[in-house]
Amino acid sequence: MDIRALSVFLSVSDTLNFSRSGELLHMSVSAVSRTVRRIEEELGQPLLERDNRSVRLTSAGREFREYARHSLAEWQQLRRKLGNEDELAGEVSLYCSVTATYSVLAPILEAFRATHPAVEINMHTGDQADGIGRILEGRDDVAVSGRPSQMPRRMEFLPLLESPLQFCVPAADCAVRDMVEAAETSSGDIDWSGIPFIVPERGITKEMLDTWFREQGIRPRIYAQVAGHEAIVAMVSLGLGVGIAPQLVIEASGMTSRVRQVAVRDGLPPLVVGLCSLGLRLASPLLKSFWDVAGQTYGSSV
Amino acid sequence: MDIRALSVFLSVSDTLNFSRSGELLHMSVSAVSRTVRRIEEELGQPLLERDNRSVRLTSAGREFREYARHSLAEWQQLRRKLGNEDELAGEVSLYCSVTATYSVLAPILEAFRATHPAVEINMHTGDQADGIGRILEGRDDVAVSGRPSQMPRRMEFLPLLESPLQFCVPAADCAVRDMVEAAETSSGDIDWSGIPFIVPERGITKEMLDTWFREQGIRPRIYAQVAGHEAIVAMVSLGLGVGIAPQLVIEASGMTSRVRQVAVRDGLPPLVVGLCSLGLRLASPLLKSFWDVAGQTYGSSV
DNA sequence: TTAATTTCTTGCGTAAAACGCTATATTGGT
DNA sequence: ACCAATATAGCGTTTTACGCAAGAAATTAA
Repeated sequence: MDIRALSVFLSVSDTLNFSRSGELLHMSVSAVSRTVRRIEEELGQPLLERDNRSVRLTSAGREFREYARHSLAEWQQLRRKLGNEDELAGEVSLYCSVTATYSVLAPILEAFRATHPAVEINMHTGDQADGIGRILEGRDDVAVSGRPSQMPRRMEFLPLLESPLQFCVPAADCAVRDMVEAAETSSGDIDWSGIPFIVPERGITKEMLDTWFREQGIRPRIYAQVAGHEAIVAMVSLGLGVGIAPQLVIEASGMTSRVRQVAVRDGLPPLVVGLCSLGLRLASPLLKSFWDVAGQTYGSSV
Repeated sequence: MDIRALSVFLSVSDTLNFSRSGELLHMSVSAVSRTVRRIEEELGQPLLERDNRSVRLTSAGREFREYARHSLAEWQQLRRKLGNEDELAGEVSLYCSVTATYSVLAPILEAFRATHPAVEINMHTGDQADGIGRILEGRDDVAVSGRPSQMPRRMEFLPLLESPLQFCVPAADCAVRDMVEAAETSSGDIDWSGIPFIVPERGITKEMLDTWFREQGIRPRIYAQVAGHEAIVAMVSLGLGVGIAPQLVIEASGMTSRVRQVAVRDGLPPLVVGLCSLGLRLASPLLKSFWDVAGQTYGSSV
């Protein structure tokens, strides 16, 4: 049973004249006749009573006419619903840290919504270290992440901005701060060896920090391993240790008065923050569009 | 848009695997792929996001899935309303030899399909000797088989036709034919003792032949034991030995000019060919109906 | 790291389905 | 009695859908 057959039948049920319906439908009379005949065979009973001059609907035919009208109407409604080809609709599933929601994504989302009002954004938040994993698992379409040192082959990365990775120490008078001050050498460097560190549990920034420790020959005294830069900043502000976090996280945390960012000679390279997604997912017009808007929003100058 | 395309799409939306849906729908993977592609072209947008290993529904796809479910439900409701409620649907699983497919089953299937268009036939082919085993194991609903000498108690057998079991020898001039001719006695009998035999490996015809050898006091020189009468006929035609096969297999084999059927005094009784099924399975209205149609088709005069 | 496997797409040739043309039969109007 | 209108069915052609096979890509196994 197909839509065209329904249309043919509806026409015949209106005109009660195969020839007339053939004209209206731009089909031969025999084609109209056979189309209706096929419907009858599929249903197993006649829909029309015919002789060589006239046609009448049977009761089954009247029943079928109602069905055909309704079915066509639903088909047309579906077409209208799906049919705004030039207006992308659908969903984009995003993953990022709470901070990145407003510090990285907000301008992108503002621009995107202006041009794609029909798109629905599904936002999931958590440790930005999990973003790449979620993309690879197909749980989200796009994640905000630091650029990994080794990019999985099927992943695309759109760099948006750089954020310095800052060492931060408690601003308040506390044991940890005293230790940091005591560890400062005359040249301004800090001997970090004995100072309790609060480090990222996983992710790009953990790898960057591990690399830095190795390069500097520092064997840190790790006090805690924590998921999420925001939590690191919070713990440092409480005087529990020192840590690192992207500057944009520190600034967004509302704790800039409670942690002091420390400039370190030969410090960590800046974190390149951007969007990641599966290359294949970007074949989707919707995601491609989102990607493009993000690139345009930040200018892709990184 | 038609009902079958909707069904194909619904299956794919369930399995998210074209290969799996192809299996379930008894279609090739490429046909499934193309059917979905045609729907997408008709709607003007993708319903699935695909890569070479996986498939996901787009939001349009989810929308379409709802439409398809609803549309199919309405079609089925219409069917019920118009009185095909008592029309049996479902599947019948058949087992038979290749030859029996067209020589025994074809008229049954033609008649059955005319009256039961909604029933789906699953046909498995192989050595007819395996039919009864498969029925007893529950792997198939109905098998075409020779009538066994001892019927398992839970089995039913519907005799359809008799086919003479023919001795056949190579028609071409070859060593085996020379042996047969040399073995003919003045009264027309053949001393089979020294002639290489190609015998059925198993099944009713093997039992019938074994019984016959015993009754005739013949100790045959068995050259090969072969699964399937078709293969026996093929080997005889190649001059590898003599054999037996139901006449309908010989005639269907396309090798009637290459094997000679030999009339033998006190030869084998004819093979009663029919359907077998578990008695309990015949409680199913569907199988009962199939059984009845088979009986009517062949007139059950055997 | 390489090979094997799985999955989906597409070209190609074939089969099936749908079509238009034409002939036919029937009925009603003139 | 003749003509026109109507629907059906045979026939040949066109269109559509199919399975097979090859290919590409991703994942898994060795």
